[in-house]
Amino acid sequence: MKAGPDATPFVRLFGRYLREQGLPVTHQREAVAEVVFGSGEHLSVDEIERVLRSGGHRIGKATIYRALDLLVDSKLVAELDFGEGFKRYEHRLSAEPIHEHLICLNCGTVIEFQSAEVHRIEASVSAQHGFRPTRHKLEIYGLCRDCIAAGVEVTSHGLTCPIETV
Amino acid sequence: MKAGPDATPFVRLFGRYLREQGLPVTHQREAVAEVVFGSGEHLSVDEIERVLRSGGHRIGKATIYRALDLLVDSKLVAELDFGEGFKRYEHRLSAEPIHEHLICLNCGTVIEFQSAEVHRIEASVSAQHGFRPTRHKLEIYGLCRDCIAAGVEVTSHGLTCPIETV
DNA sequence: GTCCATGCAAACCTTTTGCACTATA
DNA sequence: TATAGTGCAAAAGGTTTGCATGGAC
Repeated sequence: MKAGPDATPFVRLFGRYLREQGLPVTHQREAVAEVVFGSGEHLSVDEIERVLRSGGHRIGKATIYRALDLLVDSKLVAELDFGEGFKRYEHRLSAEPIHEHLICLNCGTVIEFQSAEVHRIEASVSAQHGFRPTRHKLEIYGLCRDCIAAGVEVTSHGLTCPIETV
Repeated sequence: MKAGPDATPFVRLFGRYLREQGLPVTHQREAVAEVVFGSGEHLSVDEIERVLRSGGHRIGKATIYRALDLLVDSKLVAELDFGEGFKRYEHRLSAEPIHEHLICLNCGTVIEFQSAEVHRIEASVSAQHGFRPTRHKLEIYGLCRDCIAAGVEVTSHGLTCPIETV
């Protein structure tokens, strides 16, 4: 696990959110928050559980899921889905609050980037359709630099000749 | 189920793909392909099963999943994930082969759109990171025109005051 | 006749829920 | 002390797999 920013101020912020909602601030909730805020990664529930266990905590998965729901409600944490069959979570308190992802189909590495253009597209397309946008997700799938250098190829087995449309 | 384009030519195309791969062309595979090609919707496995049953077919879910794997391998069908907890499938043989989605958080309606800009972003960002892109996904979440007109609001319960970062 | 597909059920995996017990406030 | 949270295990929901049977070629 990579060293992250000091998580304590963010954990306090989460505590404040809980109090605002009239909910108890428990050790388990603080521990889950600390792991998520203390990591720069996109963490899965399994990874969060592993970090907690290695830190001496013994917190049930159900409690982790319930704490994550609250963190997402508080808007301090974002839920991500890269199509792996499970969700990942990341804190939203970094300098770049909204970002897009390049995802390597071979090694799973995720590279983050920002794009003002995407926001422009969001605004103009939404206007065209009478849509009121709240958030978006842009993911580009392919091969990362390292996998290209290692000679990895994305295997393709599609039809061998061009598609005749009707 | 909305009336779609004549699916037969596409089913034949799929049959050709199967023969190219040395795989049997079975009635079940053709039936699944016909449902997917015959619909303009993004179909879930349950919906596909329902259409098959109402058409007199009795095909097991496992077979549907296996047929869909082949359709995706053939590149004739795309797998979609709108974060609903299950996958959806759509044919890739329409006039607009690549498209993005506006997704209503209230009613689930999906509006499709195209954007040449997204392709430019894909190319330029990939170049910046030494990444070789194969595909992308842009999804904009929010409220559709009808839900706005119906007075629906996206409920937000985040922190009530601005986030103090450290 | 040889493979491979099918159907069914069981297994799997992530996530949710029920309930007795415990901690917060 | 009242209310809500926790842990465990069971349930749920979508998807995958094992295996005996049946169909494609």
